[in-house]
Amino acid sequence: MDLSTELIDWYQQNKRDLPWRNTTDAYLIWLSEIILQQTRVEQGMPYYYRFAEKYPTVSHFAKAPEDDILKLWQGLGYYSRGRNMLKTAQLVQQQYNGVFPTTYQELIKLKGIGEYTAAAISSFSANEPRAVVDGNVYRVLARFFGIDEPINSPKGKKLFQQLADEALNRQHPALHNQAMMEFGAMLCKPRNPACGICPVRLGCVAFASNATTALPVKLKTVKVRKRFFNYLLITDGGNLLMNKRGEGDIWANMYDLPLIETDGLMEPEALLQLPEIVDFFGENAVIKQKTTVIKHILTHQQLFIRFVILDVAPLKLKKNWFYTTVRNTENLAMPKTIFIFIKDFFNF
DNA sequence: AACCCGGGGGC
DNA sequence: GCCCCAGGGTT
Repeated sequence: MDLSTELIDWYQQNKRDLPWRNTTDAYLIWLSEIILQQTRVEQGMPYYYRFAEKYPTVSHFAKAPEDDILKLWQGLGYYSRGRNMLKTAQLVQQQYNGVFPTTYQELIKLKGIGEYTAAAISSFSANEPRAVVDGNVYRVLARFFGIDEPINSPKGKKLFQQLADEALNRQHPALHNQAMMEFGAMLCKPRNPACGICPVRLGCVAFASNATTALPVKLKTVKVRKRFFNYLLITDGGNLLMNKRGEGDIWANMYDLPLIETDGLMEPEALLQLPEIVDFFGENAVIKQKTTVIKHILTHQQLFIRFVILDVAPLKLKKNWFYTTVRNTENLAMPKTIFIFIKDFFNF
């Protein structure tokens, strides 16, 4: 038996009884599909009941004030879904005389309906042979066929849509799509998949190679964190206030200057007003000099560094702060940017 | 192609 | 803290 047949068998024995599975009303299916976008079934369920009761047809929905829709949507997140639904309901009411479309070609034109949702509605309401590709389907296909192409690359998306199309049971599109997703949600889960009771484990490439945890592959956009470092330089000419960095951050256990990290770019004058600064330096700290902001690029972080030369001695020392002679800074392991600044400042 | 949108749950 | 959830729209 092929994958689809096996999964449909599994589905018919193990499926959850979900309200939107007991109808072919395209409007109600649309309602459920929009609610369930990026939303767990358990979270979306009460919203589905409330919407279906208050707006039993698309005509009822189309007449609703946007405030009412958003109020009912409250707590579900991604609120543009609610706004798009109203636009779509109004369009369906006017252009389609209140009859919700069931063909992929018509559905895909509507606000808030993309490839997945168009495939879902058309297959569930009219058995149009369109393969859905959602998070579950990506996972099931990637594991079963052992595909390590990233699911969120353009190439990967195309590949998985092709695989899904090939795997589609064209005699039973609705059943097939439901089965694929339910299987992914209940058994072939992201973590701790129940391979022990999986009906298709013998045909599963990932199971055979013990690679289920590694699939699917997802490109994680190496998101670069922006950080704002305000370094304080405090010296009497011979001695310099330094800081020894701790664990768990860049430059661990190395040395730098007393650091005030802020959430955004902050002018030194404003910096001195921060309660934490006042606590250490009093209210009479004078800015003797300040540098421009230096951009320091690391792999995962962009540091915006500014040095502020203060004409004040701290009232007390923070943990890890200590004085050393300017000469001795040459013996301390420091980030290059810091060391260069100190070297230039003291002209050695 | 990158970014934004959100609350909730699992680990 | 990070990942993921029945994704889609905008730039």
